[in-house]
Amino acid sequence: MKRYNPKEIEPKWQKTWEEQGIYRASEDPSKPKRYVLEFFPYLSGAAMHVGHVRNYAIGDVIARFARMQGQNVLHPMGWDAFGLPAENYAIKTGNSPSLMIKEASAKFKEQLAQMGFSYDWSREINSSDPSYYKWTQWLFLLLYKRGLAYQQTGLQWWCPVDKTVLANEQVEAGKCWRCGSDVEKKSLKQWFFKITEYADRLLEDLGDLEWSDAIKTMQRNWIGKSTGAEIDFKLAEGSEVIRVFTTRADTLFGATFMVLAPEHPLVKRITTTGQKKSIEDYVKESQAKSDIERQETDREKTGIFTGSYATNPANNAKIPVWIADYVLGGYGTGAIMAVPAHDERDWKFAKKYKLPIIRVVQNEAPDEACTHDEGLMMNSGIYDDMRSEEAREQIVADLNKSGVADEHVNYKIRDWLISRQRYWGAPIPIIHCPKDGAVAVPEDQLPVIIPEIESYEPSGDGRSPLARVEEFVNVPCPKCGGPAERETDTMDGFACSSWYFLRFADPHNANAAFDKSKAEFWLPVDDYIGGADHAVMHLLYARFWTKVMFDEGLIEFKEPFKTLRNQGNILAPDGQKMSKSKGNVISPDELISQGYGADSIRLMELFIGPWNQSAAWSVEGMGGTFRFLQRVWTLVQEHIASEESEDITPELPRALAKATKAVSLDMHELGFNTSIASLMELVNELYKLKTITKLGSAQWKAVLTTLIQLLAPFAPHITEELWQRLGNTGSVHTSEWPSWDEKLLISETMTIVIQVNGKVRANIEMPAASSESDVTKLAQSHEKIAEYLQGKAAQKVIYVPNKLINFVI
RNA sequence: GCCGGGGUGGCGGAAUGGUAGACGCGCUGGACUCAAAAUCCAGUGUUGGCAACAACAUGAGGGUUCGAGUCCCUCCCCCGGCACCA
Repeated sequence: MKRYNPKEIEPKWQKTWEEQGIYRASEDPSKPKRYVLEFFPYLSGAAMHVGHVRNYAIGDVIARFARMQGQNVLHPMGWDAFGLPAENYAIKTGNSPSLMIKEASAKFKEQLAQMGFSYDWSREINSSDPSYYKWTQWLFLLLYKRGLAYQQTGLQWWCPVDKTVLANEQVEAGKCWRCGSDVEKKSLKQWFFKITEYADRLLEDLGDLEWSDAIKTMQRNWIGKSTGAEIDFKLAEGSEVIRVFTTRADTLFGATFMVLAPEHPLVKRITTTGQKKSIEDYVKESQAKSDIERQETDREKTGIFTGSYATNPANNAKIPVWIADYVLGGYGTGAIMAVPAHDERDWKFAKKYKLPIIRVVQNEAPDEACTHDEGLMMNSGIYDDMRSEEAREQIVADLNKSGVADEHVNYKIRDWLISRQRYWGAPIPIIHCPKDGAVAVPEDQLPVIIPEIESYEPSGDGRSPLARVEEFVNVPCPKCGGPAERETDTMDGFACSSWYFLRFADPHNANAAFDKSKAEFWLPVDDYIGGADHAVMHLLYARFWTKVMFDEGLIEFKEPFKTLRNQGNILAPDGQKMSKSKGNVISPDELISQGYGADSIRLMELFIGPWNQSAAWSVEGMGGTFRFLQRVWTLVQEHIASEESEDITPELPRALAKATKAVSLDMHELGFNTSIASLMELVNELYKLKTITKLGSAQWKAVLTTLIQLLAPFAPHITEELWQRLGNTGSVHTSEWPSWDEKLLISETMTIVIQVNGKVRANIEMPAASSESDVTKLAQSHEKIAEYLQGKAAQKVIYVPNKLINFVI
């Protein structure tokens, strides 16, 4: 009898499945569709480790289970291929980045294939392929046409190492999201997408999504909506006006000073000659500070008086105007009315610089700032004794009559900066004409192909390497035919990943980004599986593009991802993140060459704990899942080698029904670890039963066949092999998920737990049909219970039918 | 500080308010073997006891309940995210 050897069977089945195309999806309306998608991998050149494998294993088990349940499953895979890893490789080697992409995608595909994932490879896409980025460019032009793409000069985040600008979301705590180096600010003209115009919809539609609260909250915080008012404060002298945003207009009477951000445009104009020197020094000082420094929360507040005064529109009080770096230039209007009595930061500032503090909302703690308290108004003229919530609206409405206040909604989210001064990205399809300005490249001239170049090094002037390619840059204006210049910026890689899930529905369409009916058939994605690290960037951008496409009528749905599933990370056995530098990376290749095989790795990925919780990889644990598969293998081999028998036992179908039910129910809840545990339990049970019944029976064959089906989504290779060896036709993976006979689970006896005062003291076996009085009688007479009761009747008896009886004494 | 997720044996983890610790790892013992590996079988929360058994036990402390890992309150710790957002 041959032993279980994954090296022999796994490659064989991988080849067969691909040849027979059993995972290919088609628009068959007779079955319910299910679109299962894992975040498509970003080809950074790093090899796949067991942490990545978990992501794909979760998706694959969902896809395989859905298929066996009779659903029409789309489970595709492709490559997020633009970006700096390939470009840096090109700079180093002088080869085209496409070469690196070719190698990296081939390697990744091989690694995925050896894990036995059920992808429809006929739909493979690559975002750096002209047949793909043609449509990324087309979608750029769609946004441009709809007024959602624009150019603007301003201070942008600049990564000095990557030599390119970054979007807001790509700056994490003052550092570049890719390389981790400190970012700088640079004044540049760049392309933006107007995601702010969709802020409200991006916020509202979050409600209907089956996403974790964690991710929803992150998106809400990022969008950062706050409702309030904008109020104008006139300067005491001159005609200048300082506009502020506030969520607490009710505290207007308590505004005893104003603060401008150091970068506020009014600062120079309103500084009085006496204060000029110290203000200039302060502005310079705060510019020199890195953003990380400015973001330290517990920093002492600093600021300088400008010498000017403004008039509080509520009471005409003359209040000083200061500048301070705790006010941010980029949020609201870059200026605030300071209400020290009701804002902690203003309070600290006022204390330090001895500015007046006036309470305007009655509350109980006069010695500190009461920030979120609502209450009755005080020190507020005609608004006194009004509820603060009411006063808030009334004050704005009253000021609005004289045109100095408006209701206003403010957002933290900024427009999406998509220009990149790099080579390896989709060129922005715009031509700049001295006469006609920015002109869209006509659709029939798409794609704007990335030209082959000699040197991939970015030019020192901050422009893309494409700027050096004259044939690329110098083109006639599509409008007037006169000499014009092509845009040389490329698009942020996140543009490509903002629509790839649609391309999978129709990956080879040469005439459109996708066919509407195909997109409508498959989308939205039913199960979108990936790490939480893309919670803000990718998911926000993709939702934005989807809504734009909806508005254009390209699709009829507003949200791309119905259910988002964030898998827990796999850590190294030492509990740390896996990284090359720490030398603690565990790769699936290594485990496979050690003889474990893909099936036991897949099993381990899911058995290690709940799929959405992180866990440290266990090297010893691998032995356990391998052993389990080996036990299954041995069982089937022994059955095949056994003499035919007519033996029958009720234990076999009962154990099977129990497992089938447990696994089926758990699978619907994505309880993969407990499903596997139930299967192990079943196998343990079968090992006991094989000592008391003959293995060669038809009953055994049926039980083993079902066991193999239950195991198939987790361990596709061994189950396919055993399915065949048991003489079944077709593939186990296209077979129908087993059902169970509930009747077999009804037991003739039941175990009643007997408690005294809630403590378990005994348990008894009774016929399942026993009545409450039967149970009470028998339980009372149990020798241990009688001892507790000491002949007296219990004060109270609680009976949970068929389960438990509790005597309270 | 705020938001989200956690805290259960030596370890990963399991438990519709009803026998806490399923399943796996590890460990211990046994079978097989000349021997080892592999495999199979049994045991394994802690303390006391030869044992039956008893007490203790789900981060800490309170509460609700006949009964709490599970529900409520207060607090501590760990992980992830955001962070002077007016």
